[in-house]
Amino acid sequence: MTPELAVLLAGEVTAAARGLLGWRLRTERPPGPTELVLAEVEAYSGAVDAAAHSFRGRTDRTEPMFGPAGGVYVYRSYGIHWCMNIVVGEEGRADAVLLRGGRPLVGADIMAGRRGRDDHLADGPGKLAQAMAITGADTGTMLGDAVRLLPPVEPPGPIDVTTRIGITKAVELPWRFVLRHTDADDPQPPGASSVTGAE
DNA sequence: AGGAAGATGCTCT
DNA sequence: GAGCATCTTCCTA
Repeated sequence: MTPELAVLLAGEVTAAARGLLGWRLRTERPPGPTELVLAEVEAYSGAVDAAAHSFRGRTDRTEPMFGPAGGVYVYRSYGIHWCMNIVVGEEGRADAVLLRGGRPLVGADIMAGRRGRDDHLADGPGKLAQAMAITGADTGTMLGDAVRLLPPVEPPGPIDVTTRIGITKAVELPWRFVLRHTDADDPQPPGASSVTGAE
């Protein structure tokens, strides 16, 4: 993990989530390398956020969330899909960033093969994990050779901030961060506030 | 174009 | 036994 990434992941979880937009997630697994630009993320915090899996305390499933920054937490969603998080902040705080969507950059054909279709390759957390060959076998591991984060190729454009998707608790927190104009299939909800990602 | 519902398995009550 | 941090297909306009 580069020093730059370590600093980003050591910070407060919403800042880390926002800062991860534009970074590239890369996996190298059969049949070949795949890489995408993170375009949609959400922050979850074990301490104050009733929507976080870690909110109710340490369990076998959520154990990786309580580990050090740079850890990988993967859970099964609705019995069918895998969803990937990156653990953020100091050990024991149980904060994490859910990777909800990305733009294919390398190996789009491979992603299409894994997805069984050639569109909507990674515009959702379950789709992202499937396209990148992330599974439950990855939970509890650390970012490293198998699953890597690489710095942005170019500075991210405007970032939209909205409430999170698909949850029933703490629905009011504006903890979803989206690169604007990411995907025509991911329209901007009305009333979303916007900030620049240039910082 | 958009809403409804089914698939499917694990976690926690 | 309920409730999910989802995706897809099928249906109606």
